[in-house]
This record gives sequence, structure tokens and C-alpha cells, in this order.
Amino acid sequence: MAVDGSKTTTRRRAPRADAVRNRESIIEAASQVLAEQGTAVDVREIARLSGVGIGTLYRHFPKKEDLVCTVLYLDFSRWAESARQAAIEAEDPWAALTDFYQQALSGYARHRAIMENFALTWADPDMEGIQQLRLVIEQLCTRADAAGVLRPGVTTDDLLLLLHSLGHAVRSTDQSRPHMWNRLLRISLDGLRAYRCEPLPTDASSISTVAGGMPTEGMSAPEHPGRAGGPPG
Amino acid sequence: MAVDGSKTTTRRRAPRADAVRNRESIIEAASQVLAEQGTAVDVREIARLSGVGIGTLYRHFPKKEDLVCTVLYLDFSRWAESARQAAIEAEDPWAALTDFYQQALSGYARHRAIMENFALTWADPDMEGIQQLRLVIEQLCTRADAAGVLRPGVTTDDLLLLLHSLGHAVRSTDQSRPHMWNRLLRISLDGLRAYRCEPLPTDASSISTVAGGMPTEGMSAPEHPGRAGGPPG
Amino acid sequence: MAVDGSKTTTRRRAPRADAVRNRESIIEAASQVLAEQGTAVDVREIARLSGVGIGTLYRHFPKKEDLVCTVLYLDFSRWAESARQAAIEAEDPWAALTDFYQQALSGYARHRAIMENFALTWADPDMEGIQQLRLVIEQLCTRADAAGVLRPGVTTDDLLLLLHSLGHAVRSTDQSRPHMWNRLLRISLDGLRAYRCEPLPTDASSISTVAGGMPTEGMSAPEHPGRAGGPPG
Amino acid sequence: MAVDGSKTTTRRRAPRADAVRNRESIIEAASQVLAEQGTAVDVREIARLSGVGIGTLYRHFPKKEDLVCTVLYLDFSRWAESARQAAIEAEDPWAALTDFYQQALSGYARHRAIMENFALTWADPDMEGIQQLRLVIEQLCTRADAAGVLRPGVTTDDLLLLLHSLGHAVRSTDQSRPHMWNRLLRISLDGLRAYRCEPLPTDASSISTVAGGMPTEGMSAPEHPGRAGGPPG
DNA sequence: CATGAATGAGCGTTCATTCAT
DNA sequence: GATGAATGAACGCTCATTCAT
Repeated sequence: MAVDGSKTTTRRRAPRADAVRNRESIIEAASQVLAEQGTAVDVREIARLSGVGIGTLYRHFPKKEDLVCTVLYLDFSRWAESARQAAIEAEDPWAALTDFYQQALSGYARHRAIMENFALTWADPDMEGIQQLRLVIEQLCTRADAAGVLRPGVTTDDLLLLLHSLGHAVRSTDQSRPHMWNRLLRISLDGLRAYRCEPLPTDASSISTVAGGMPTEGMSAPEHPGRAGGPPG
Repeated sequence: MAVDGSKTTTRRRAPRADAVRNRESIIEAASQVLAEQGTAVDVREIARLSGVGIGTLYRHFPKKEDLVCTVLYLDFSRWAESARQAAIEAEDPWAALTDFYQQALSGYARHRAIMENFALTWADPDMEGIQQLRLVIEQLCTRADAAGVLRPGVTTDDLLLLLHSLGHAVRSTDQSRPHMWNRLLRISLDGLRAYRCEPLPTDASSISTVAGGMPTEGMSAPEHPGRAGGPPG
Repeated sequence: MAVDGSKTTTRRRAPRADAVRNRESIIEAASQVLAEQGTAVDVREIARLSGVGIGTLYRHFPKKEDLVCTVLYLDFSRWAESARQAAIEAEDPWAALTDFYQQALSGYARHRAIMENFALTWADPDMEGIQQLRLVIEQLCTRADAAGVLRPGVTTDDLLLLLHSLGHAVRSTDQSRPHMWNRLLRISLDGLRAYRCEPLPTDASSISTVAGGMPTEGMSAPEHPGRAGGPPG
Repeated sequence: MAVDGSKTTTRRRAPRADAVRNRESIIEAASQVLAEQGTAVDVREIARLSGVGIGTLYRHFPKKEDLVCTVLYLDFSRWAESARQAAIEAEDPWAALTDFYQQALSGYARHRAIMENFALTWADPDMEGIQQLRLVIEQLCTRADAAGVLRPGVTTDDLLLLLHSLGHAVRSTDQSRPHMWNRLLRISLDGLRAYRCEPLPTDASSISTVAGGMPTEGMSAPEHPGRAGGPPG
């Protein structure tokens, strides 16, 4: 790769000028439509938007999936980076976390294909993009932890999953009631703060038995009597 | 059913001996594939799975959408009901909420079509199923509120959205790392508890400026000095 | 057939009461929809309209075509009869012919399936209905011929074909411009009158060479001497 | 074609070498089956006949209707043009009319879809094909009128309707008894000639009262409600 | 290498006909 | 005999992918 010189004498001469431009056009167009319509888009529409023939598209990306993966990786990276930028600009560790989510969610919600894909590739270590994101979050996590503002036991994966989780809330409400997901974000982040002392569950055991957790309050279950005996059927 | 004897006096006996069975087969098969593959399934596959011809399927459900709606309504109702049951069996108001989420998420995550639909019909008051669920949550909300365990300002819609949001987290992790979403649920629920005093944001304003949360501290205290407002305990 | 008595002792007892009524319902309903929608109609709609099950319909008429033929024969007969009635009520032979067409066309145009069928069975001697109609026309033809009002050489088949031909004109214009087909009928009937002396062509030879008549003669119109140059004026 | 030499200098050479051929194959095949079976044909059969895949057919004609319209327009135009040619080759105005009908009917009768379409678009000024035809007829009409051979009051629409009307007669007899429609054409055309003096009816009034216009005028019963005798059924 | 025409499996849906009740 | 549920071939149409130019 570094020694391109040797290749200049081979038959591969100039064709790359257009090819590269075409490839970029395709990716750009694909990014747009994938964000808008998800992976169910017609490949033809991507070709049309990018101004190349369908044949050219298939030369660069032999399968639709190849194109989708390429684009998602790029978009994912860009997205992760913009969120990272938002985070490092904050001086306060907690604000960094908050800003990160704010920025990430705004972008995430607007990219339908990333959402679809996140669910699928969630645990796939091959999906390089996820790893990038994990790194960013890891840093945020470490920083917040060091500052003592993060609830003990919260892991990078928790934060990653929370991001994914909130993403769908954003998507569902961003158009109609954009303030709603902000409320939810606030709620969730508050659950992440250090004040809480109870350790998080570390395995699959149900949290319900702990849940009520409030010994002092004793859930004497004041109200709801009527419903109690209610017809279970 | 128990009193089959009455049957002999009824007039319309057999008209549906197998028709009913077929209809149920179809619904059952559809429920499976819709849960697994979402609404994009081929109706022929449902017919094949249920052991009937495509014509029979269309006799019972003239449009694919009819079948999908029927199945989704049933599954949605069953799901909401099972979650409600889990909730009313808990004596403590908080445990009710927790158990409700626990139960609901387990089921929700396994039904792809319900998830798709939830996102689409999120705010659609016509979707009867959603209304059922909202009622259940409303009661939980009221009960927890009355017991003083719910953070002031939390609405039914917040809880509904949280459910939807967590659903995707569950879907993403249920197979590979089932304990993960339990952690996230715990985190989110903790954010809903009453100790937190700051009001939730009520409009679209970014929460990032509040970041650290604590109104008293404002943003000036980046890193949680003395543990802020002191632990809830 | 004639000796039904012998059959009364066989096992065929009463079932005919309903069966006959059903058969008639089916035929009546079929007549309606065939007239309105043609033979492309869905058999189910006929069953629905007649109030019987699709199975019953198929018991009486094992193939859709059986039902169609039966109905068409009946409707065809009724139609021919009503036209015949219109004809015999006229005292004048020419008026009989005119009234016949008038009546027949009105009915013909309103029965889509008969029109479709007429084209198909035009030359089919098996189609009994056609024969009925031919008889009627034959009588009209003979009568007009005897009265000397019919152009020599005009055959029953000519009149039958004219009827069929005009039928489509009626269908095309009855809704939008009902007077138009009356004009056309008038034109055609005028062509049938006795004044014209030239013999009709009797084989497939093109009429064009004769038609306008001889180029040499120009429009001087070979026949109709007396009237010849005499323009209509 | 003769000057292929020019080809070498053109830029867009091949883009349609076979595409054009395919398109023509499709149109040709469609023309055949539409003529034979009408618009109810299966598009797959057209594809099969033309030797292309169904996808190719749909590439050229995104909707079945597009194909049908294209073919009908072409066939209609060709048909009208051939009839026009036949007409202008005749020196005599009346022969022009006759030859026009002769030619037009020969073609018309062989094209089922055109017949279906004619009936539907009869009065539709949007159907370009009809307008072409109307123009041709208008000229024939004017010419014959000027020569004094056309019965006064005959309109372009009369001639158009007559064409349509006779078309069905031709279709019904062309196979079995091809000379028959020639007789009918002769009869009808004779009805159009100038000698006849009575004006054509101009509204929906029944012509029966005027009937042959016979001096003797038997049919004193003028109105006799259309359905005289009513439906015997 | 770019192009877009060609391909055909597959989808949602209809309807004449059969068959168990 | 009456019923209507069951059946599946066929239809109009889409779209990922291949291939000749």
C-alpha cells in the first residue's frame, strides 16, 4: 500500500478518478436514504440519487448488504465522533455524559438504518463501529467514575445499552412530542448518579424482589384496594 | 363449555368445527412469525405453518393487514394483561411497578411485530391495545404516586415511553446477555423514585444545561462535591 | 317425463320444493348481475344475491358456464318474445319491423352478457335462443317482403346481424347520447327499404367497387333513376 | 438504415440494440394477444410470447395499462391511417366513404381490444386515437356532403358510430361468413345516401312512429311505451 | 470500468371449483 | 340437498441481482 510506486507500472492506471468519485456518490446517497427509509430501500433509488447506474453500484458493492455495512460503518463512526466532540467540550464529567447522550440521541434517532442495525449488531464484535462507540463511552465512564458522580457498578455496556434503548424512544417521539424523550433521558441519567447506593444486579436474577427496596416505607399498599380483588380474568 | 348438554338444543352446531380450528391455527402461526420476523412476513409462510391453503387464510382475513391487526391486538392484550397480573400481585406499590416492567419487557422483547407496531401507533388513540396498556400504567402510576414513591411530575406517558424504550434494549440483549437489561431497568426505575426532587423538564429544552441536575448546584459544581444534596437515605 | 306418476313412488319425494325455489333465485340473481356486469362477474356475488350458498349454486349448475348458458337462454327468449310482441302489435309491416328493432335494441343494450354472448354464439346452431329470434325475424321479413316494402334480397340473417350490430351502438350511446342510436337505426332501416333496386352483394366481394358506384357515373347514382339528380332538397 | 455509415460518428450507439428489439417484440406480442383476447390477457403471456422475462416487460411498461394504452394507440393509429389511405385513393367522394369503411372494418374487426376500447372511450375526447379517426371521418363527411351524395343531417358522429356498430357485425361474421357484413355495410351506406328526404330524428324520440315514413302510415300508435308488453319474465 | 436492460423468484390478492359437515 | 370452508392456480406487480454492450 505504501509503495504505490510499483503499481504505477501495472495496468491499473487512472480509472480510479471516476471510480472513487462514484463510490463516494453512492455512499453519500445511500447514507441519506438509509437514514430516511432504513435498509428496506430499493437499491435503485440509491443508484438514482447518486447519479450512477445500478451496474456501477453493484460493481462497487456486490451485495446490497455490502453497501449497507459500509455506509453504516461510516455513519456510525461519524455519529460516534460527533457525540464524542460534544462530550469533550464539556468541562464537567457529568455534563460530558449528558451532552454525549444529548448529541448522540439527536443523531441516532434520525438514522433509521443505524437503529435497525444497532439492534442486530449489538453484540457483534466484528462490527467495528460499535467498538469505536464503546471506546468513547468507556472514557466518559471512567471520567465520571473518577469524579465520583457515577453510580458504582455502572459499566460501559450499561451506558451503551441505555443509548440504544433511548434511541428508540427518541425515534418514537421526536416528531410528535420532542420534549418527551428529554424527560426520559433525564430520568435515566438520574438513575445513573452516584447517590444511589444499592448495587446494581449483576446477573439475570429478577430485580423485582429488590425493587420495592424500600423497607422503611413498607408498601402497605394504601390505595388500589378495589383493583386488588379485581377480576383477574 | 362445561355444559355441553345445551348443545343438543342449539341449532348452529357444526358450521365451524374445523373452521374455528383453522382460524386459530392461522392466528397462532401468524403470532409466531410476526413475533419472529415482524410484519414483513410472507402470508404464504403463515398459511404453510398453519397447515391451510392461502385461500383459507384469505377467507378468514381478507387483507394481510386484517390478520396482522387481529394478531397484534390479541398478543398485545395478552401481553398487557400478563403484565397487569404481575403488577397486582405485588403488595407494594413500587414492587408493582417493578414487576410490571419485568413482566412486560420479557414478553414485549419477544414480539417483533408488537415492537414495530408500538413505534408506529405510539400516539395513535385509535389503537385500542395501547389504550389498554395506558390504563394499566395509569393505575400503577396513581398508586405509586399516592404512596409517595414516585418522583413528582412523572406521567403515564413517561412510563409508557420508558417501557417502549427498554423494550428495544431487551430485544437486543435477551438472547446474548439477558441480565443486562435488568440492570438497565433498575437504573431507569431508580431514576423514577421519589427522592429526586428536581422537576423534570417539561418542554423541548435540552437537559444538557442542567446536566448535573441539581438546581442548587447549578452547573458550577462539576464534580459532585460533597455528594450534593446528600444521599436519599 | 310425461309419466311423472311413476316417479312419485320412487325416492324422489319432496326436496324439490326448496330446490326449485333455489334454482329460480339463482337464475334471477344471475340474470341481474350478468346483465349489469357481464360474464366476468364473480360467482359468489350471484350466490350472495340469490340468498343461497355457493355450494347450492354449484349443485344446480356444476360449472359457471352452465349457469350462464341457462340464464342467457332464458333472458334471450324473454327478450326475443318482448320484441316479437312489439312487432305483432303493429299493423303495418314496416312499422312491425321498426318497432321490433326499437324494442329489441332497448333490451339488448341493457344486457351486457347477452351482448357478449351474441357475438360468440352468433353462428352456433346449438344456441337455441338464437333460433327463436331468427324465427321472429323471419316472419317479419316475410311479411315485409310480401308487402313489398323490403328491399329485394334482404335475408333473415341480414336483419339478425343488423340487430346485433346496432346493439353495440346502443350500448355505447344509451347512457350518454341516447338519441344517437335512434338516428343510426333510422339510417340503417332506410337502407332496407324497397326503393333501392340494386341487388345486395351475395358473396364476399368487396362492395367498394360497386359502392359509390362506378367512378364513371360519379355520384349520379346508378339506380333510383327518377330521383336521381333530384337532390333531397 | 441504408446509411449506416453515419452510425460511426454518432455517440449513443448501442444503448438499445436489443432493448429496442425487445420493446418492439413486446408491443408486437401484446398487439396480437390484445387483438385476440382483449385486455383481460395475462401479462405473463405477453412476456412469454415476446420472448422476454416479466421483469423486462415491466421495465418497458411499468403498468399493464401503460402497455395496453401504448399498443392500442399504435394499432388504432395504424388502423385509422390505413383506412384514411384507402379513402384518399378513391376519386369519387362516395367511393371514398365506402372504401374507408371497407378498410376500417377489416382491421377493426380483428382487434378485440380496440373494440373494447372504442366502446369505453367512445365519447372521451382525451383518447387521442379517437380524435384522429374523427378527423378522417369529418373530411370524408365534408367531401361527400359537398358532392351532394350524403343525406342531409348526417354527422361525423353518426358515421363514427356506424363504424363502431358495424365493427361488431364484422367480428361476429368475419370468420364464418365474411360476405355477410359486406351486405350489411351496403345496406347501411345506402341509408346514408342523399336520395332519402326525410330528416333524421334529432332527439331521443322513437323513430318507430315515423317508421318507414310510409305514406300509408299504418302505425298510428306512435308512442307505445318502449317496453311494450313489459318483461314477460 | 460504466451502464442499464434483462431476469425471475416472490409478494399480496382473487376466484372458480371441490369437499366435509 | 344445502352449506360455506378449503383449495390453489393465476394475476398484477416489485426488486435484488446478473450480464451484454
